[in-house]
Amino acid sequence: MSRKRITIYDLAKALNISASYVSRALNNDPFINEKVKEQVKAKAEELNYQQNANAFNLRKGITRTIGVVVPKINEIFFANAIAGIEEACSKNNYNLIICQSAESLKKEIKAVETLIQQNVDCIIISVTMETDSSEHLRRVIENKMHLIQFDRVRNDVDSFKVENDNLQAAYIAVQHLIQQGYKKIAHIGGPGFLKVFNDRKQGYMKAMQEAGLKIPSTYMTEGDLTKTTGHSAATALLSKSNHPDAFFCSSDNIAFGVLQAAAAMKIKVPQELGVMGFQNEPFDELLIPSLSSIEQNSKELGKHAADIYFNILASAKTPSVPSTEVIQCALEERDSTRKNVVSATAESAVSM
Amino acid sequence: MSRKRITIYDLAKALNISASYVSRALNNDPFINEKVKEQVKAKAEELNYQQNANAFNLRKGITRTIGVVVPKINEIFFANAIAGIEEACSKNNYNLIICQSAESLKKEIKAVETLIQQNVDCIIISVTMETDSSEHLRRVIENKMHLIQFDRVRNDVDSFKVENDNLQAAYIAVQHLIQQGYKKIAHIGGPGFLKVFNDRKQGYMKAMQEAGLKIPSTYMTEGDLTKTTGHSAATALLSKSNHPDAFFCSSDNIAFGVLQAAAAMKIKVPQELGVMGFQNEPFDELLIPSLSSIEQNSKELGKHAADIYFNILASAKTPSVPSTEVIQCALEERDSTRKNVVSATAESAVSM
DNA sequence: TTGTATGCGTTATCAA
DNA sequence: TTGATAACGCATACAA
Repeated sequence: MSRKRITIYDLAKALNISASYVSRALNNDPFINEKVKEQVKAKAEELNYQQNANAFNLRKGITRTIGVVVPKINEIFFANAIAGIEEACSKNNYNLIICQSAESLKKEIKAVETLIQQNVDCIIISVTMETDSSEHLRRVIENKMHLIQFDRVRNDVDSFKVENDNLQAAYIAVQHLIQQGYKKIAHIGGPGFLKVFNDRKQGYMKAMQEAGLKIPSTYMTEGDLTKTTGHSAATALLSKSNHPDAFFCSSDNIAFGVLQAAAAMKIKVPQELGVMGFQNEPFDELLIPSLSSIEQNSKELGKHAADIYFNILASAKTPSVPSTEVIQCALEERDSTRKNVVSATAESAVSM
Repeated sequence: MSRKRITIYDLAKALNISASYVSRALNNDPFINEKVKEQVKAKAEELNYQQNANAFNLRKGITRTIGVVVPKINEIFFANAIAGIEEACSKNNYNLIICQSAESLKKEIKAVETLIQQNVDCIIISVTMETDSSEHLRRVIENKMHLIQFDRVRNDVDSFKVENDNLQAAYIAVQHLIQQGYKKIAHIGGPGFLKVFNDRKQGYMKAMQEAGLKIPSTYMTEGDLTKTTGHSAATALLSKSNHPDAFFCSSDNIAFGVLQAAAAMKIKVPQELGVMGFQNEPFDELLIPSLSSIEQNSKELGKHAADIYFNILASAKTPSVPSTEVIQCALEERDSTRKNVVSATAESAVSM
């Protein structure tokens, strides 16, 4: 059962033509006899010929490898994004090197250096929260490699970018709350120095403004994305006289905290309080009331990022100008914002 | 800034020795001048020499690539396992090809075929729920490739295997419930035709038996791993006269369903009912009461699986005999099983 | 249209 | 100890 892979020489011998001609036939060289081409392809199929990637790459001086740098691979948002990248890569016969920065700028720089040394053809990256410099990203471009940023991007680097339309997503989310009849909507956001969270805030404000709704200064808070943040922010706001009748949160964990605070204060969701999260975590639909949220389509996001590279590759002639592409989010309407439809399940809200 | 990578020829020229000698020096050939070796290594460092993987692999006739086949990459258990595999690979300078079978045997077979064709050095796989044949796995071995199964394994294939000790984990879980003072413990399990779930059932039975506790026939049910399964099973059992005072569930989703059923029936957890899950999902600690569960250490599991291959590689001489390695699970004790310690948070149980 | 020869960067074989 | 050279499988410049 010893395994000897078929090469173009084997094909050549079997067909009584030269190896180089086989190579050309396989690569659809235009100056080639159509009939021979078909014969070659048929034979290749028959003998189960598989191109030797190492020889090909060595010859071409490329690696057919994409490097990915993300904060954490086992966070659902990034896991999905990687699933998308992976899909595009395997379709194009590309390899993947995955690096985790663990939210550390130092590790991120090291990962990028490694990938440069490994001579990957392209680097797809989502920077850490503490990335406040772009030196290492610029080095990628200086090395004639393709750089594609996604989700958390730095704008002081002239690269392709793929982002969610966070502003629009927030806008739609808040609009939904307004349509449901909520009027005093508060926002609990993420760290403001990150663009994604700032955009969500902007979307929130835009929707409120357009609807002619006031935003008391206390209605906009900021914090990390934890349940604790949501719990304490909601508890504080809900105990005031002019308390909100809905919360738009920048993460599902925050929203979860809000739900708990509401339950503790015997405030009924969604009847007396609407709660909207962000991220569409798997646990959203497990909660009662189930949590309305924003699906970020992160798999699409990853797939799209990788496809940008493959498109560049396909149209190698036209020197592509870095653009920013946008992946739309989608509203996942669930019970926590259904003010109008008081469902049976929602009645048993204060359970679990 | 054009990038020309340093080769061993550059090193040779810089040091006035031959390229082949450089190669040997870099590879720690024993018949080599120690001083020269050091010089070469120093120069390599200085010039930032990086071995060309394609040339190396082409010459060696290997790919330095491991193929991974899992049902779903964006399921936390597998995402973690892949994170572990990835870690081991990048440490050993190996590439990774990730394939998803999407729980379809047909896709799994196709993925394996692809990986065989790609000539990967090793395949690490966790089979789908519907994999009832091992032909394709045997083909891997026939092709002189290394096969390593993890988590869901098929025993009719003579390969290395890495598994959780599901029996022991279940045993510990149930023992914990017993220690807490629960006596009438029921088990809601997963599909019995899968070994992992059968093992958990065995562990449950062993613990009960050792403690001299009876298991009424109604106390053992089976189903898929969803919340619905848990909800309906618990509702049915809890409304009977001889109802259980604890549930050991084969998944956290099942346990979640049990918690909800209990809340709906105004049964207090953990005071009147203990609930133990399995999988240690991220949402466990978000619940109130937080859900006790079993951590499967899936990242370790993946890392270990990959390391098996690298160990084989290191000790190439001794033809390694396939073994089965075991990764222990860990009990994550939380509020849902703290019968003795009625904490303040647990008091507000029926919230969320 | 087709074939021959060369080189991509390594390692391994042979010779010195 | 060292060096020259072939070979891994492929794509391509050059010849025919």
